[in-house]
Amino acid sequence: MDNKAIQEQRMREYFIQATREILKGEGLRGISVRNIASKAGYSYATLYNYFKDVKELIFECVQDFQDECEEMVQSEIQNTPQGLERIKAITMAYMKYFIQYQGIFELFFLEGVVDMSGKKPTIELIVTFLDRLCESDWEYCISQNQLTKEQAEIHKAELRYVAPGLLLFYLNRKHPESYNEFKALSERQLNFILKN
Amino acid sequence: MDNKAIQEQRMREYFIQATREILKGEGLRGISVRNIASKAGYSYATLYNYFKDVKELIFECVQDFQDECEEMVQSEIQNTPQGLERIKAITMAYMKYFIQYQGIFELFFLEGVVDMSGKKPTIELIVTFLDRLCESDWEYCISQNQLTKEQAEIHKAELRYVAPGLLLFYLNRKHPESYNEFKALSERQLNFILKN
DNA sequence: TAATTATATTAACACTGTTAATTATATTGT
DNA sequence: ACAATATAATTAACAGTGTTAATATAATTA
Repeated sequence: MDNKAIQEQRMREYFIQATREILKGEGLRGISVRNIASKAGYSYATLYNYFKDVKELIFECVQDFQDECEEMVQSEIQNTPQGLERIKAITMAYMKYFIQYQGIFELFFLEGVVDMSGKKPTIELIVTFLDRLCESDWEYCISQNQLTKEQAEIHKAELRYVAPGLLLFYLNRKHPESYNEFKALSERQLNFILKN
Repeated sequence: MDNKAIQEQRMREYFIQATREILKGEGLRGISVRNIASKAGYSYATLYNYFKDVKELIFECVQDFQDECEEMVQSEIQNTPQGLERIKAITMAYMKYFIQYQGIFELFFLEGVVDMSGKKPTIELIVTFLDRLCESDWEYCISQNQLTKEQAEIHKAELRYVAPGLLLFYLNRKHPESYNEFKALSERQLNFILKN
């Protein structure tokens, strides 16, 4: 009954933890059912007693990685003044996290989902992540009459799509070639978006 | 000698043609070495006499798909006046093409490349594609003093990253849910970018 | 026509995710 | 405490994947 639920959650956690480690290390390409199970200390078939398939398992990691990313963002924007400047800093730190852990970028944005059943909340988590990170600052801008609600909505969306776009080209197509170029390019584009 | 080169190119074309058909139909998920070879009328191992691996083969299709996409774009912007408005129309048609052929979007932007050796020109083709589609219109805007060269560069980049970003969320994360919403959202964002 | 070269094919390897059958463990009733 | 039952973990198997080596077939040359 309750014991069973506790034990089941513990087992799930073993597999999730193993998956997290692989994703942070070798990335999505390093993931395999046998790989995960071995790291968790169980046979590969045991995994299917706790997850319906391997995709359900890896999407379980999203929340944890978002927490970790948010931590990194917070530590990087310590002394940045509220408002547009901080939105820029948050977005830069957000992208920096995914560059550090390319596998997590792949999980968040590239990994395909065939049947969305049950994964909708996780997808929503991913889609709204940057919005949530910047939420208080957008509200600040609106309260200071720097932006109308409608303008803020457009700016918000612009960041939401530009950031993964930039990451997609840099991580997946090596364009631009160096991190410094990427950083300069990103700052240029963010300045453009937030200047209006 | 020369005959040999002709025959070799013919063989390559058989495999490329088969790959194109699969990509347009079932998409990237339908691709497999045995699948391609069967469609081409050869055994799977024969493929390796003409391509070093399957990734080299599928990247050979990029140029053809770009030609096809450009054709579709041209036919959709017939009566659109030169300049910013046409840039918007081109970008919308560009996105429409990838929505029609999701597998080609995956090939262009999502498909991973481990060793870039030899694929650099293809990657460059992909990265600069939208820029090239809009090139004459950007030049028109500059010649009309609507934009400086530097401003045009920023706008160009903005489109370059926003379009795949929008497609990534829509095709890979079903966000927004309907095509009409996607279209409205895209137009909103494109208007924002090109209004400044 | 015979020997040689080039090309295509099959067999095999090491993987992948997933399911069914089997074994081991834990829980229950007596 | 022991036997019967339910639960959970394991191995075996299946149908795939990309790729390479060995083999068979076709074409070319002497």
